[in-house]
Amino acid sequence: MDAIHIRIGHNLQRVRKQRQLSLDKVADLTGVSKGMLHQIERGDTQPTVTTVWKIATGLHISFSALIKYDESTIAIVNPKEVPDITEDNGNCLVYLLFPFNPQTQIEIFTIVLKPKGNYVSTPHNEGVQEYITVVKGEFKIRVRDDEYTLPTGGAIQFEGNVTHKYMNDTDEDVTLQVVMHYPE
Amino acid sequence: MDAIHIRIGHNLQRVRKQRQLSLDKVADLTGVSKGMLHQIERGDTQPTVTTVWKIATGLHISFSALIKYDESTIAIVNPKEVPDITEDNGNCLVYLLFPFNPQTQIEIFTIVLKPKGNYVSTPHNEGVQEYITVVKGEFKIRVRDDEYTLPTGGAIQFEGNVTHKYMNDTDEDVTLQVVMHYPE
DNA sequence: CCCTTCCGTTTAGTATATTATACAAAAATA
DNA sequence: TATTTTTGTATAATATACTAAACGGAAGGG
Repeated sequence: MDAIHIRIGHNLQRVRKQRQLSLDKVADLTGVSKGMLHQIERGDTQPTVTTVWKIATGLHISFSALIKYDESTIAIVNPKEVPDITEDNGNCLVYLLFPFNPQTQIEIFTIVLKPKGNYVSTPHNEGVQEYITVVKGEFKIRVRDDEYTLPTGGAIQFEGNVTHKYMNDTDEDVTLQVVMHYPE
Repeated sequence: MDAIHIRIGHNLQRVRKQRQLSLDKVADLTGVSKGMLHQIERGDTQPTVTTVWKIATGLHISFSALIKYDESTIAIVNPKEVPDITEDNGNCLVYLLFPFNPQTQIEIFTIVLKPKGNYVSTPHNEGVQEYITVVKGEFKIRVRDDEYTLPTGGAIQFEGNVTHKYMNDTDEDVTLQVVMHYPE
């Protein structure tokens, strides 16, 4: 996914071309200088929110229409390049596949629990949904005061605003696929 | 309605207070400096889209959540202060009550047609909906090739992407209430 | 009490967003 | 063809977003 100012540039140019408007005309409609519009379209600058707002207003389009990106574009993640965060002294590895995206409100990562590895999560905010799929191994989880044991292929979903603990009581690695969905 | 950077400031501070986070903590989460966050909350600055994006990402909230404004706030329009645009040599007066708002995608204005006044509108873009209510007088309108005559209290709705003409064939003023809704 | 830590605020320096002006090529007009 | 407009681009000057650092006050902790 492109950076936000790149998307804005593309969206702006697309709308402008669609309506067959010149930079001068758009400058006139929006009150943003022609030069600035040019730089925004080229992605040479990171416009101010007020500038983007003026463009949205002048062109009669929503803010979202300017910051949205084409869903059909494909994001490929190379396993080698995924940043990993270590917890519990190396007994819990977290690979952030897709960092939180304000567009979709979703965040996806893989967790590897080494034998006897633990991970305690502090409660998230109200309305956060957590979806866990066990990719490999036998997974034990405690949500609030209840414990569940899930085999490979098992899955669990719960509201994340309560303390929960991931556990691996076995002698083999446990791999999890975690999807977080944030409200609003 | 407040300017966008003011709303962002309020929304940011509200979320931060709700979650009981310090500026330092938010700076840590978002990668935006503490000083900048402070200025944004106070409305002293107009942040860059990338900065706002970083905040949305770090706090796991949507962009819209940051730019939205409390609907319960009231906007009062003083008739004396409404800007008016004159068309057709003063025979058509347009009063923009609520300029286009990217949030609601709506625009509202009042039109006064003097006796024998005309107003020809060039087609808008695809999907634009136009809602007209006749507040006073007898109103004639041509949409594409059809003509309609509406009495006081009458109303009409049509897709604005076609040429249409407002007419006042009477000897009295005609007052219209026009709501434009833009798609997306 | 002093010392530390954490909080919001301020400030000074720098990076850069934005504008106004100028430019060259293309399109239109005559 | 010569002339004028219109197009996107480039540049220089200015306004301002952003950071890092320091500040003073409040809240513990010994």
